[in-house]
Amino acid sequence: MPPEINLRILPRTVQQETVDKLRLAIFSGMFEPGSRLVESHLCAELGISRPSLREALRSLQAERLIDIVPNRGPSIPALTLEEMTAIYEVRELLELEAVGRCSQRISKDQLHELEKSLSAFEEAASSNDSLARVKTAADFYSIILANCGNPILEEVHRGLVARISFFRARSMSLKGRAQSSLAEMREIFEAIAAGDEKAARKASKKHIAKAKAAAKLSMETGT
Amino acid sequence: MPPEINLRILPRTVQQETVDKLRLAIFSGMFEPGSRLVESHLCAELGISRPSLREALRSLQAERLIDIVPNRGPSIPALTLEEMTAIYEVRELLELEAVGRCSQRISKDQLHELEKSLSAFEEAASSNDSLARVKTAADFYSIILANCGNPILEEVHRGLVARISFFRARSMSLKGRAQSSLAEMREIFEAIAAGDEKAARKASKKHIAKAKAAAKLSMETGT
DNA sequence: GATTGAAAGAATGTCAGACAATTGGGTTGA
DNA sequence: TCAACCCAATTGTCTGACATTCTTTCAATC
Repeated sequence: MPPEINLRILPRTVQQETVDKLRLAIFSGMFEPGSRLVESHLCAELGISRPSLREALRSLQAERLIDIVPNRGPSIPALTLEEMTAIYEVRELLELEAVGRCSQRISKDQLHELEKSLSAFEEAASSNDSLARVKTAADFYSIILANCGNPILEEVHRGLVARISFFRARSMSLKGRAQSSLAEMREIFEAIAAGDEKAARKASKKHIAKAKAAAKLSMETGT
Repeated sequence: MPPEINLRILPRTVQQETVDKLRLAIFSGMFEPGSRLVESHLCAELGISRPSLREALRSLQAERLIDIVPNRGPSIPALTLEEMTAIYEVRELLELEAVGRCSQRISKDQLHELEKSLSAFEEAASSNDSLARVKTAADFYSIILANCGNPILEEVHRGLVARISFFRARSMSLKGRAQSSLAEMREIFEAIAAGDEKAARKASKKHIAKAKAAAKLSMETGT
């Protein structure tokens, strides 16, 4: 069965672009957790009308990337430690499954892509470009999730990771954490390449545990 | 640490109510999968303006309860068998975890609530009110998920189940399926009451497998 | 001095109306 | 029969407006 190719060229709407822009801004830590997003300011900044902006904000609210309190408007959620822990727990559940499946079904071609993305992260980890680190690390996981054979698993995982992007970005800005991540990711890659499901899950579990600890630390120290 | 009680009374906005109404309408199968939702009609029906409606639609889109194709507008997703299967797989992953955790940590009080909801479902299963069946079954799971100790797990699970509500409603309308569900749910309850995590997970797995088969059947036959 | 109360300013929730762009379907013509 | 074309319906987006609700400031009171 050949993969279905969507020939329809979906016109991108202002609303979609707005959502993407805001999401990216949130990911890159442009807004402080807890800070409010004033609609009129965002409208001016993005050059769109308030109705359009509000549509975009509703999308982000449903993704849990922003809070909207009636009569107080949108703001960046300030995750509690409990919430963060809960997210990491579910992420682990999903990610172990995804990595395990991926190890059993990934194609040679995609495996090569995965290797390339690991190299890209390796380079970023040595550089000072912390945004590049976050991006390349995300690519690595994207490929794994895209090859787990379950698009829903992929989608839910992406949604969860998005919600903790703030702390991931912070911890990734520490060179030590990036280097440590690199070793863990390589271990995951090796296990996947060897088709060793058990090892892949184990390596992944270790990676998440460390990432969680790093995020927690960065949360507590506020660095 | 006492549980935080939110004293702030959140005013309900039109937008929230609109989302709730539409969500409920979708759950109860009021719209045929694939059918389009014309904005002007919905506005008239709901008695609200188009901007407000569109905000609500964006929320539902982000929840994956409706599709919105640019320039064609919103419509009810027609799930493919592959998507449904993928959803059930992830649901199983989450639900087994939730049931297992619940069996270890639920309080006597909540256990009693769970028993009550099981009784309510038992009554509904014998009646002809298929909507009541869906509702009471959902209550049963709500209690389990609320007692798994991880609100994110609960949230993600709810989102997934919402997306297959259409087929669940259809299969629940068959009295045979309801009775079978009852037996499976009782088994889950007994395992939880006994604090037997392994048995709880096993019973839950069986239940999901059957529910999935029923949903698949109802999808294929279109009944 | 601290607390309460009131008033002004800012921001949100919602609406009405409008217009260009796109889609889908039916009609015409070859 | 099939292709091109046109039109009604629908969506995407904007402007502008107004009532409601929050926030803050400032004064008055205890």
